[in-house]
Amino acid sequence: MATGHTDPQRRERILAATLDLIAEEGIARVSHRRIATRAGVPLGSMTYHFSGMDQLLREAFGRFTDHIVAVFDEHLGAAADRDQAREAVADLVHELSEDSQRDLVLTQELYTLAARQPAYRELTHEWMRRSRVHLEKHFDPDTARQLDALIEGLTLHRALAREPHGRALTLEAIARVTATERRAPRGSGTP
Amino acid sequence: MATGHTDPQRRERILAATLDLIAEEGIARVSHRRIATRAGVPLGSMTYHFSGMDQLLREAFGRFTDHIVAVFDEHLGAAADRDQAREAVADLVHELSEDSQRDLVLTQELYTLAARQPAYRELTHEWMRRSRVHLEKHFDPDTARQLDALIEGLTLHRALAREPHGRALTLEAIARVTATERRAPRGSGTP
DNA sequence: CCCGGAAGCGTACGAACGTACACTCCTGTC
DNA sequence: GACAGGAGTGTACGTTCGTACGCTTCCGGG
Repeated sequence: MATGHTDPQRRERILAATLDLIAEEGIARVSHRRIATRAGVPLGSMTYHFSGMDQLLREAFGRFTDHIVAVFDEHLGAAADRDQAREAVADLVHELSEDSQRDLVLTQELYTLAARQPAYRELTHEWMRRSRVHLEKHFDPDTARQLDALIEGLTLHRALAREPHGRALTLEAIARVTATERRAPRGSGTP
Repeated sequence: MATGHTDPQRRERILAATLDLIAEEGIARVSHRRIATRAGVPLGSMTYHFSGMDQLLREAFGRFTDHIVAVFDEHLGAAADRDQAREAVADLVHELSEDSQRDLVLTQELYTLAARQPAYRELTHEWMRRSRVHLEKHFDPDTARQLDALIEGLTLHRALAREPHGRALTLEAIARVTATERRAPRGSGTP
């Protein structure tokens, strides 16, 4: 066809289709052709807009982390005090492990890439950094770090468990990790 | 060649080569041919020993979970009391997140498959079940479950973090989650 | 000694892949 | 109104893939 001039939506549609396809079929089954078909763009557009599969994947996962970080913002940003923060964290765990199969799968795919290729780790670093910023509004840095890891583990185990644990257990784990009162109250960490 | 009769090592070599290849290059890059080359077996052996890629992958990851469960056994089996169990858990987290890039990568690949295909979840279920059995020797079931999730999160975050946290932080998180003294003493478990 | 059948292999085929590149179409300029 | 050049596309090429299947090799029973 050769529609004539620049169409910035093409690029977005390709990236969205890439994430959809990865979520549904896995990285092993993505190909330029399949993405093109799903996005409704000609094959030639793939190499025109992206230098190769790698760049495409990195950019697609960049969009994804933007989205996930937004989910974190949404949940944790509104919390006014520690208790609200704890509730917000529990909500987050349950939303991520329940509602959205999609986000869970994409998260795993990203971690898999990050575990092997440092280039993808920049995305996960930024994600972790952003989520810790939220948590540090309510907890000391060490606690935030532990809580961040706990969120990860609870989400994953809940999503994969045969009988997912209930909210009470999630909240108890969060309460335990954030029960710093008996410990050093001040400073940047755990003395 | 057609060596004549049954050779049970072939199968094992293929499975081992499959895991090696996945660890090094990712599921996206595995193929019958590549595995065959790496295992030093002819291409025909692939379809002879395994009905298809799916069966091959499932069996290979079965071997992997056997291995990982053995690592858990090794660390947690020897612990005699709660404090030793806490130390053992910390050792486990640090070994998994440090020494073996391979185990980390394979774990992620398995979780990725499990997140999408229930068939692979049986492997992760068994893994979680076995690790909880160990933990429940020292902690009540709820705590064991929380601790199991914490192990997961700490391991992953430590492996992917720009600046991995130290052992002290790992131990503190473990201590916090297992600090059950102040809570309900009864149930199936907390001595 | 021989021969039936199980165990295992080599190869060939069609489908799908990534990529390069000649090409068409539009738009802004004069 | 023509034309330069950038934007976007269609297609063709060489590679790699999974799988099917006819073939070879050897073992054990007769």
